[in-house]
Amino acid sequence: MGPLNPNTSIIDCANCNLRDLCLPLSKDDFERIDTLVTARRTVKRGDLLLRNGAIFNNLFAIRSGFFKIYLTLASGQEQVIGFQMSGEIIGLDGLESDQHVHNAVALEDAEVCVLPYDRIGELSREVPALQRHVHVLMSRELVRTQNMMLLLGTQNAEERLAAFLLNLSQRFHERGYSQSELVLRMTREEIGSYLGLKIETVSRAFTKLVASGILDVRHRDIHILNPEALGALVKSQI
Amino acid sequence: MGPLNPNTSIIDCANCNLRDLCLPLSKDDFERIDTLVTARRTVKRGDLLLRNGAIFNNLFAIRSGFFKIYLTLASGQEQVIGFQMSGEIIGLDGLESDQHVHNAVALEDAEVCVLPYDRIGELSREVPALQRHVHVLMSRELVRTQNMMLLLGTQNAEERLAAFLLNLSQRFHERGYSQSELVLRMTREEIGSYLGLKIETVSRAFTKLVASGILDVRHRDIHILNPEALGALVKSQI
DNA sequence: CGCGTCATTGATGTGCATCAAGTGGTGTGG
DNA sequence: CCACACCACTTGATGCACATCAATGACGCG
Repeated sequence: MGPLNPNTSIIDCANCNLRDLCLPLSKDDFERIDTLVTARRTVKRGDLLLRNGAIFNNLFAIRSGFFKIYLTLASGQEQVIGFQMSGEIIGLDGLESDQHVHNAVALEDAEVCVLPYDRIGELSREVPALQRHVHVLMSRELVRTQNMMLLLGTQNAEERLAAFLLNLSQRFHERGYSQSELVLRMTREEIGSYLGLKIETVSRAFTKLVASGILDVRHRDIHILNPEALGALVKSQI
Repeated sequence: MGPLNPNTSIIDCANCNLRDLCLPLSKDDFERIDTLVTARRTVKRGDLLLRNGAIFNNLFAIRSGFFKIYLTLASGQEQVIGFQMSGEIIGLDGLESDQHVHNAVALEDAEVCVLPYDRIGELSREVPALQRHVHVLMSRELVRTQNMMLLLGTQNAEERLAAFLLNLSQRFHERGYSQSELVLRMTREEIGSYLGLKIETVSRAFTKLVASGILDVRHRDIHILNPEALGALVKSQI
């Protein structure tokens, strides 16, 4: 996730260590889109990057930090939609209605790159690979959400938690962190909201996974002792 | 949904009665994208338009008919992802991996417009409104899937069925059909797969809605007697 | 220390799955 | 034209997973 680099004025995608995750383009293409990122923004833990109803202008590429994406329901309670980490894009929800539907709160201090949507449109016309990549990003998000839909429709509590942990650990691993150790940034309640479970059920699912020797859990520090067993729980969906 | 017009060689988006639903662009823009749709294809009831694993080349705009979109799971059973009707787009799932993940089967005889993806890319560069619209389509699909995720995570059987019926009736209504009468194209089992419920539960949910005077059900003919009550069941989500 | 937040654990209740039987409509063949 | 089979669906009985209610524990902080 790299060290924080607050308020730097040097914005250089081509030399960003997240380049391959965030914008996998050729060196050539990078020279032509060097005006894509207009700014960096730091977001303190607990601060909102997106707010429901806000006008859609920008996409945000997460440079560091960890975000919870959620809806505020009419009842006032929040519904967690997902969690995003470095190299991932926030803000695609605003495209349809020109307003953001989601809220995005930083669960740890974060830094994001600001990508004005107009700019993406213009540059996409010059750089087909960028156009294509924007589509891929959206398609990826779509597939992710549909997998989630599947999970909620067909898997039980233990399987849902297993899938959640496996997904997190894989994403952390892609970013150079241990595949077997992870530190949860969110509460059990937020996990529950995301997985369609109550907090007690999440807790019991953790307990079960510990009892079967698959996990070691100390508060939010998770140690995956038996990745194969964890994977086996996630029934081959597709 | 308009009459079938099999194998016509005249492809004229600008004068299509689904224009506003499918491609809401200006007359001016239409002249510049008149090569977007390269062909029409008829799909007989029961035939597959998309097959899991097929190379992604085209998007399809549904001109008439009704499709079931589903995955074939490793276990061999099918998981319904959604249902698409005229004016809607099929095929966005293939963008990420260049292969289609979904299967799409026609639940009634259908006709689709073939939109080569390369062509969309090229024309998007000339017509910003088209580029924008492709993004909107994907964003819409994303929002739809996320609402589904919410439904599966938080609503009970009756509420899920209510939401499903209300959504179908609204979409039919947008296409000029009665808001209160609809004919289901899919089996109870397919509804159940989509809603994360077993067939018996779907059946019981129908029975409940009939008992409370909200619906009149005769096999697949649904009459919505009390739309307000049906809407009230769909707890204000957002 | 006392309080708040987060998490775990236990006891009980409920909604949906599962198992099982039966209905009604449709198609087929004698 | 009826007997039979098949399919989609409905209905009932029972079991189980998760929700709910309630109590307690662990940690951090003013």
